[in-house]
Formats: sequence, structure tokens, C-alpha cells
Amino acid sequence: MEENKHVTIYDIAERLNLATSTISRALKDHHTISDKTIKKVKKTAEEMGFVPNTLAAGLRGNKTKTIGVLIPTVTQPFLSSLISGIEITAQKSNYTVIIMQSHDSYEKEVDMAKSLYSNRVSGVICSLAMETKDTSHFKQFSNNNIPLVFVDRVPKDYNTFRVVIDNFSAGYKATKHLIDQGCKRIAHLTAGSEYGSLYNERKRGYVEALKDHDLVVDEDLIISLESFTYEEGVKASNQLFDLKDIPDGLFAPGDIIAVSAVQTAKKRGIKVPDDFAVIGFNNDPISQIIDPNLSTITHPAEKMGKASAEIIIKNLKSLKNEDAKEITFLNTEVLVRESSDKNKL
Amino acid sequence: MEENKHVTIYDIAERLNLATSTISRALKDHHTISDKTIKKVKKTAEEMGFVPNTLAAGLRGNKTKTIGVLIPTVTQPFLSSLISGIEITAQKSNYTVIIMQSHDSYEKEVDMAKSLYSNRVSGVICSLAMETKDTSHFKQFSNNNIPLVFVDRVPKDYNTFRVVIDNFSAGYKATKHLIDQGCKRIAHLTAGSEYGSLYNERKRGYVEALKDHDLVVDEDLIISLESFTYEEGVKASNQLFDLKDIPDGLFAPGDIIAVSAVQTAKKRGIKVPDDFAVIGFNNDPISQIIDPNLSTITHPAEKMGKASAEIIIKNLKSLKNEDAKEITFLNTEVLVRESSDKNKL
DNA sequence: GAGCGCTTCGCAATCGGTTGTGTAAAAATA
DNA sequence: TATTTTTACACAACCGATTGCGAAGCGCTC
Repeated sequence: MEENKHVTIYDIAERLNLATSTISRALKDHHTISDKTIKKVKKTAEEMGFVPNTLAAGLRGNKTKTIGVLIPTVTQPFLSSLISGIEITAQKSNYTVIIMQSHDSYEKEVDMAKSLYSNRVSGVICSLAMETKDTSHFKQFSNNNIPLVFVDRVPKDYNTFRVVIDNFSAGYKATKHLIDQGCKRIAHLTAGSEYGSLYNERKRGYVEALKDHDLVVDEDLIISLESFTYEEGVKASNQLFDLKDIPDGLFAPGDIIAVSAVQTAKKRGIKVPDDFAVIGFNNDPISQIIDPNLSTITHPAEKMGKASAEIIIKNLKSLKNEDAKEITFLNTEVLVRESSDKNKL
Repeated sequence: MEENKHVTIYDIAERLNLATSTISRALKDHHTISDKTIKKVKKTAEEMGFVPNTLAAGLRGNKTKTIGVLIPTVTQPFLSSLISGIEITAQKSNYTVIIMQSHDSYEKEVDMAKSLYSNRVSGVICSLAMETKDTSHFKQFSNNNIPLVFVDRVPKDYNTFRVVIDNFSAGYKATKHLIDQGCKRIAHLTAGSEYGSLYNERKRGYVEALKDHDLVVDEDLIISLESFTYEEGVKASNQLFDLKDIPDGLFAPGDIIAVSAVQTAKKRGIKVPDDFAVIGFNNDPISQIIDPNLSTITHPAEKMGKASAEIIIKNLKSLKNEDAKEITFLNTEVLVRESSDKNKL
């Protein structure tokens, strides 16, 4: 332990007068090594403070037991929960997690993809940057049989694993819930179309639900946000409340946005949920704390992380570029809380 | 790009009829290589889709440009911001970040420390697990001149870098602010003594401020929590409000706890801040959203992450185990918002 | 044109495990 | 006892980039 140099299997071999190959095999309970030798080697390794060098093993075996995670940011509750799920699963199989933040920049995403490849990760889990339209920087993984999983914000035209929720159905469910509460004029906030299909799907669900229940789709009630910040939410909410014909419900595709709407309503003396029922999305921690509690759609972040990691760990050995990759759909649920519960059930 | 095998410098060397050493040097603009050769090599490398193998370089050079981060969890706002700061700084110097969660378990922390060592990280940034009392599992880093930085939750008896805030002074400032608002009976929630010095320091600051202003320290107003959850906060708050002599202020060492107190007060018809002024800690996102807005103490998470990463990147070359390691103190500020602002300034 | 210095590059060892192949010795079978 | 099988281990190549050392090529000077 007081050494200033790493202890290697060579050191152990020398001490025990054995070959390094024997040490290596003994340490991993290889069947060609006798129990006696295995015990002796392990004991000595322990005594000498041996810690295997992952780099050497990775270099030789061309596998690193490392999962690369490439996401916009780690500070959003959804994404940090996603990481948590990945990390927990990885840990169980002795995998290491490397994390990189694209900050929603396409260029950074390209750089970091290269960096992950450079680190010879065993697999990659990615949630795309807002800016990203071209996904060719992921081909290096596909071409080298490095499993690639897209989560949540996924490209539509890429044959690889995907772990997602059914955003259409989630949007439908959320909207239907408001309709069931008696709302007739339901507003919806969404993201610019360039932000990919995710928000469009939710919007599609919203529109479909309205149509199915013979409600008009009023374009005035659909506002597209630049970004999903509290301030943007306030701005949009005020825009809604400034209409002649004010909405009586809102489906917001994010809890922060929903909260901003609830609070803006309160400030303007509009009662939530009686005059204005709100449902958010994600089930962020804040949704349970805010007053009134926020109804929301669960977004199983940690489960999605676990599922993604499991795909990678399972698919390490056999998979070919051409093979069709499955899409994993995870469930969402409507979580009814105060902000949309007109009937106080 | 269509290869199924990684392109190596050997492949480039063969193509150009040069030695691998020349390729290696050319790629990093070594001065002994002519500009012409450098250009040619880089162009070919690009064409062939060469991506350096970090493992090989790391193995040979015994340096990996990797920072290991070992923290309780990634899902707390403070810690995910810390990670963000680390990652941003690392990125600038082309470092990679490996993240592991101890989930506040001592055993996991020991395991993961070994795993980080096994990965031959260039440096380690750690915020200790709640359970951790013995820190000998970090000696492997110190003994091998791998820079080690403790952040926020740090051991007191370990000679290594530390990045912290002055918790005593923060506690003092928070309490003094309440006193300035006219509070006479200020409660304080804290963590069990086994949770290390951090919360004790805040408490010390609290006590000191009371004494300095001739207020009595009432043990009934100091409650030690098992864990920092919303529910625990509610329980403690109710305990406070059940006293004959109710407090008129609260310093909570975390925003979640503070929010739970504010909401519990509201439920019981106690007016915040008039009857009960509250100040939290951390400046979590929720503090600005909750109604009334929560006064709090800023906890510069991202800055702390940046500072930690910088220490590691700077200290890679020359430092010896015996050298004294500096402690970096970062500033905190009192952020006065509605929950403690009796004078509506 | 011999000597000197500088530029440019090749050779080969090295980092530390992993693993296919080879070979003794021990055990089992004939 | 001879032969086959099994056990237990050693040898050495290998993964891919790095780097100290050596040497060839070139221009220059005297």
C-alpha cells in the first residue's frame, strides 16, 4: 500500500514464482487453475494491494465495460434521473459510466461522440441535442458494432435501439383527462417543430383527443415556445389569458411550463383548477410540492435509463449493423393531482 | 468509415510508408516532424477515419485524462450542478468524466474508489457518503500521486484538496438575517451528528449568531432530522408548531426542508413571513418557484465543480503526497426573497 | 570535400493484462 | 508397466500509441 508504483500481475508472478498468465487466470477463476493456486494468488494479490489495470485489459480485449452517455445536460430532473438509472444498472454488471453534456449543441455532440469512440466505450446511450438534425456522427458506432441506444429524444430515421415513451398516447391521455374534467377550451404549449418529433407527437395526441371528443382545435390556443423555461411559460400563459375567449384548461409538455401557467393564473385571479385546469409532463419533484399540486404525466426516467443500460449490456456480443433493432416503449400514466381535479375525487 | 475494424496509426503508417512513430508525432505537431509530413499525415488520418485509441495512450503514458467523480447521487440539484461544472471544465481541457454514485453507502464508496483507481483516473473528485467515517480507501490515490479533491462533504482529517463553503459563516449569516428581520425565537433543523461536520458548522453559526445578539438558544427549537426529505421536514415543522411557545423564524439547512416548513405553516394558518420567517439553503430551482419565494443561501455548486476540476487539471504533474494541500473556500450569499422579508423591502 | 549541425524520421522497447498454444507432471485407464 | 487423459502451468504474441535513441539526409562552412 505504501508503494508509489502500481502493483501489476508481474509483481505477483515474481513473488509466487508463477507465470503472469497463471496469475491472470487465477484471478478470474479460470478452470484450468487449481483451487490451491487460485487461493494463493488471490491472497497475495490482496496483500500486495493489487488493482487490475482496466486500460490494459481493455486494450487487449478491445472491450472496456464502459457505457458512454451523451445528453444535453445533467441538471434537468428527467435527465439526472435517467443517468441515475443507467449508473445503477451499469454498476450491477461492473460497468463504468462516462458522461458528456452536449448542451444541446450539435457541434459538441459531434466532438463528444468522437471522444466516446476514442475511449472505446462498449456502448453509447444518447439523448439528442436540440440542434441535431444530422446523425451521421453516430455511424462510427454502428459501423463498429458498438451498441447504440437513443433515449427519449431520438431520431426517426436511424436503425438502432430506442427507448421511448409513446408521446402521442401520452398527449392523448393528458388531453382526454382534461376533457373528462369538463374542459372545453384546452390550450397547449409546444416546441418549435425543429425540436424533433417528440413534442409534435404530444401535440398530435392533443389534437386527436380534441377531435375524438368533438372539440374544436383552436390555433389561438396552441403556442409554440422558444425554450422550456419558466419565463417563456409565463409569457405564453399571459398570451393565453389575454385572449377574448380564455381557455379553461392547459396541457403543458413539461412541469416547469405547467407550474408557470398555474402561478400566472393565480396572479391574475384565475382559479386553478376550477377556472383553469392544468396538467404538466414529467412528474418532476416540483410537481408534488407546488401549491396546488400539479397533475402530470409520469415520465419513467430511471426506468428508461435502466432499460437503455440493459440493452447495451445484453447486446455486447452478437449484433450486426444490419440487424433490426427493437424499440422499447415504456408506460406513462396520468397522475391526477389538485391542479386538474375539478371534482375533488 | 465502412471498416469494421478500428483504424490505427499502423494503418496510416503503412499507407504512407512512414514509421508509426512519425505518425504519432505528426498527429500532435511534434517539432521534429516537417510541416509537409504533418499535413500529409493529418489528411490521411482524416480520410481513413482514424480515431486515436485512448486506452493505448493511457496505458503507455500512465495518464488517462479522465476525472473520476464519486458522489452520493446525481439527482440532487446541488450535485447535478456540481457535475455540470466539473464536466464543463473537463471538456475544455479534453478531459473525460467518469461518474459513480455511492448512494450514501460506505461499502459502495469503497468499491467505486477501487474501480476508479482501476480505471487509472487522472484525478478524483469526491463528496463523501453520509455513512462514511473511515476514509482510508482514498489512500490509494494519495499514495500514487493521483490528485484527490473533496467537495462540500469533506473529511476533516485528510491532507488533500478541499473545495467548500464556509458553513459556519453561512449559518451565521442566515441566522443574522432572520434576527435583522426581527425574529426572536429562531428554530433550526439540522442533521444527526454522525453526518459529519458540515451541518454542525451551520448549526454552530446559528448558535453563535443568536448569542451575539443576546438571544437564548432554546434546545426545543433545534431538531435533528434523520434524512433531508420533504416528509421529515413536515414532521419536524409540526413538532415546532406544537410547542407552547412557537418559533417566529426558521433556518433550514436545505431548501426542500425549508419549503416543507413553509407549506406546513401555511396549512396551519401561520403566516409566512409575518408570523414565521424562513430561510433555506442551496438556492435550488424550487426556491424561486415556490409561493412565497424562498429566501435562501446560495451554494455555488457549479463553481465548486469548476474549481475542483481545475485543481485536478493543474496539479497533474507535480505534487507529492506530503505537500500541504490548500482548501478552497467559495462564497455564499444571503438571497432575500419573500419567505423571510418582513419589511417588504 | 571533409566536418559540423540541424532536420527528419525509423527502430524497438514499453505500458499491463489476455489468451492460444505447447508441455511437463499427475492421475486414470488399459 | 505402458498409454491415454487430465491437470496445471509456462511461453510469447498481442492490443495501439508513445518515446528515447540512433541514424540518414541535407545544407552549410572553411
